[in-house]
Amino acid sequence: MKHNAKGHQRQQELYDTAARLFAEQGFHATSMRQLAQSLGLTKSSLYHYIASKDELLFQILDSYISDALVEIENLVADQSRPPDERLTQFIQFYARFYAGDRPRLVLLVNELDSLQPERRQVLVEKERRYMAVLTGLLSELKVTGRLKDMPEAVAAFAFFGMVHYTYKWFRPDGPASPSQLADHFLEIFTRGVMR
Amino acid sequence: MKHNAKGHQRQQELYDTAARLFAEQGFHATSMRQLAQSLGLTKSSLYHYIASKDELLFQILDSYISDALVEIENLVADQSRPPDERLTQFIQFYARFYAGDRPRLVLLVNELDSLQPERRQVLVEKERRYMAVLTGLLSELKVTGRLKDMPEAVAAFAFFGMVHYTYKWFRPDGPASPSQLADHFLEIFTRGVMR
DNA sequence: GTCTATACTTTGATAGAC
DNA sequence: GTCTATCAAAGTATAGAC
Repeated sequence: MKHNAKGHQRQQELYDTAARLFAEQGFHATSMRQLAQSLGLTKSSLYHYIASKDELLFQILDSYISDALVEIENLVADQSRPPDERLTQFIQFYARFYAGDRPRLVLLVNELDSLQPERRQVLVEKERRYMAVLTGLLSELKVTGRLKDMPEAVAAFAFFGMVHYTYKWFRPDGPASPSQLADHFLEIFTRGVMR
Repeated sequence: MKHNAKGHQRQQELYDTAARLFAEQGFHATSMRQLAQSLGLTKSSLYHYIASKDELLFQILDSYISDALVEIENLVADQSRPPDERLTQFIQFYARFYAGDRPRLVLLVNELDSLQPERRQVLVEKERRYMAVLTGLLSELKVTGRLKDMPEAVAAFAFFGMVHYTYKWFRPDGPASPSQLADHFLEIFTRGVMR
């Protein structure tokens, strides 16, 4: 038991360190040598824990995306609530989640294309499901006349753009919390910045 | 004259090809070997035209940013027009310009940190001026009470996020034109997607 | 201006001792 | 699980002939 727990801890430290380095310097610009050094290991010892650099990036991203996806699809599937309420919940959850872990957000936005095609495809498919959730909600709002006359895709990408871009400037432990940021984004996206 | 014109043309072709490859595959993932091949040259011949890979990326980005910056600062400095009118013009120009050249937008958003520190700093400073233009306009609107009670920086970054993220999904020669996209973004940013 | 040849560095990954 | 030693390949860049 102790052995397994330690093994898991070691693995988690590896993933966190890798995520941080890949995010700071870019996936291609970060060498396995450097990652090993940051962990106090040699390059060779690293390969005891991982199969390849590509697989490492995939594991980091997949666990990140998949956690939130399940929660979001459940949240939206609850048809007993009106669509604008579910939209509010989606926006707040999504903004809080993705603005809350900078290194992994950076990788999701910037380094998906660094993966080899087969692994990349798995994650692209999951991203597609995120998109489907939001455009689905917007479509529901359109039939009740609550959404303005614009393509749902444009609106959805505008929102994803706002949130995904936060890695450039937002600090989760800065003056504003991810929750407050989510509130601002909700307001901007649904009602705009002007009075 | 002919000699100079041809030289310039060759240089432009080099820049365009490099921008496209760097954007498609990433700066680090693109080798000079491959760039040379795409141009029908050898690696060595490439270095007749450029000083280094880093300098090449810098030239591409600097000419891109600088062109629009002058125009934007002029546009906004015209105090004879009310701030909301100038905001509209800024948003439309900015969205049209940056959604109009995908390869270079990709590089601006993704590869600024691939530059060596000194060159990077020059461009960061110019980006800061873009930011100053938009937050300046939002501040003007705030004193007249037309802007909602939120940090100007959050609003500004929300807008830049929308626009910069277009490289992920928007095609300038697709069904919607950059101009139409700009109109949608103006509406979303100022008034929101909900009726 | 373009080439061949090459110098030098760094990369991801493996073999095998301990 | 961690190491040393090593590999083949690919990286940027330069020298010098033509």
